[in-house]
Amino acid sequence: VPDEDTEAAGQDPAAARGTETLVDPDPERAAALAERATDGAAVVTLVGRCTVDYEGRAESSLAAGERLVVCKPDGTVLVHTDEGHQPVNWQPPGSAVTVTATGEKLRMESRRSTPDERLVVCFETVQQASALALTDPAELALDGTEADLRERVLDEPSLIEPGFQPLATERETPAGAVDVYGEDAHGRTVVVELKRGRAGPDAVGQLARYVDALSRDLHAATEVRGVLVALSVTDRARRLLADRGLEFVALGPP
Amino acid sequence: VPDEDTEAAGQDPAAARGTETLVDPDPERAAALAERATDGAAVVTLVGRCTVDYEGRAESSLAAGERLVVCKPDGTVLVHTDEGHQPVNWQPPGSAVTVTATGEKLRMESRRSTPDERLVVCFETVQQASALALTDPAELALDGTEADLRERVLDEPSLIEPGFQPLATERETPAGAVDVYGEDAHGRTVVVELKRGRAGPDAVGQLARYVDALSRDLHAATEVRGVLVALSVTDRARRLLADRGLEFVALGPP
DNA sequence: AAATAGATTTCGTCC
DNA sequence: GGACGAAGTCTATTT
Repeated sequence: VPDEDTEAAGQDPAAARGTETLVDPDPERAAALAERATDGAAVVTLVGRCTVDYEGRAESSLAAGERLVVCKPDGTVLVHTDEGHQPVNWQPPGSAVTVTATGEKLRMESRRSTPDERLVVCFETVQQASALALTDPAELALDGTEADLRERVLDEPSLIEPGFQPLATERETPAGAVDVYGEDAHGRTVVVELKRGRAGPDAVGQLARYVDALSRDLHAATEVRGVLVALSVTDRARRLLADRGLEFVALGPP
Repeated sequence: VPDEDTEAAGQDPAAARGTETLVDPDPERAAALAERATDGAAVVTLVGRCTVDYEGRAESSLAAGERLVVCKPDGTVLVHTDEGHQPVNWQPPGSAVTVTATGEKLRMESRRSTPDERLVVCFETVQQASALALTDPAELALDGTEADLRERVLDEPSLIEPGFQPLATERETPAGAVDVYGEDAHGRTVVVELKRGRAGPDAVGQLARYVDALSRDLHAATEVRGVLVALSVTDRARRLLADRGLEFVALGPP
């Protein structure tokens, strides 16, 4: 039987970068390569037929099938099938991974605490194993978030209404922190809840909670206005706003 | 210069399964291999130094760095760095991917509509490209969900309180669907909101919305009770429940 | 370590 | 296709 492994070695530029790929490796070699993820040196990908079991906040089991497993140096584990954005099973960063070769199989176990959770991936076969040394100095620049919408409102408060004056952001109330807290032209307290996209009933509930909490805090004497600021609202949310005497202003991130 | 590509071919068992891996491929060969994902035949992984730009619900850009890109036959695209559970950029299932080799670079573009979104990944170098034919007949079996908690309550309504009688699940109200709707021993309407874990202020807001909506619907004559059923509650949530005259029952999934 | 709310949330389900 | 709420949500921020 010829050696089916295809391993980067010697003067191979891939190996020089720290990248290494094995095709149809036996469990021992795959386990040795997977160590590079636990060492914190590389992202390891394993492709093969495996079962997956999870126990922790919930419980799950997944019968044998071919999947792509990604192990990152930070402890992240992702099990991806050929469908869907979400991994079918996973473990978040900070988890501790151990990989062991037991006979013809490769067993990967990941544990974490608070909450106690365990993920076990058991490979019947490994079609491919790679260790990828990834260097990535860049950080994502993201625009169009709720924070950007808040900046827009603070820069130009009249977008809410003429005479609106922001007094604080993230102002604490017994019900949580208010996005923007301020006063209208008549000196009435205004609570602003921001949503970057289309707002639904949950956003109205949040705004109502803050308005109720502030009304109690500031005594029943002063009226507290509540304004939902979002790109748009659903019909039901609009109705709930009306029922509660709350207001809506259509406005999106810059 | 020797051919650095390591390609499964001929009687290689990996190739027989439809799996193919290229090391340091030129853009043309990488693009040809990536076609297999757009054909709907394979999960394609690309490893290399790339920039990523996104435009749609928001906007983002990511300077050059080494990353792992996964393209699935269903149109999913994931861009993973060496850190974190979440991809740094992505496109959900249903997106249309095109891969083109332009000079020394490899360009991948993914588009979708409703909402209109575009993701562009531009590779300066490709360290590795794989096409993985994954066969996965299995479905995930998951326990400990909110649905399991609902079953538990319906099987044994006295867990809520002696005399509680469930009348409907997902009962519609103007504020949304109530998890469990029923009556107590005195014939009073009871709204039950279920949470599989620890409940926070949002859960109280949801319950309050449903209680308010039902109180209006059933006229002010009848009192409507609201019960939050969860493994536990946060302090603030407990206070908000008390303020609203709502109740809490500690109960988790079976 | 816990709590709170955002997210390009994604995902299922129902209308 | 939109709306609504769950999720083993994850992630950042603050206490």
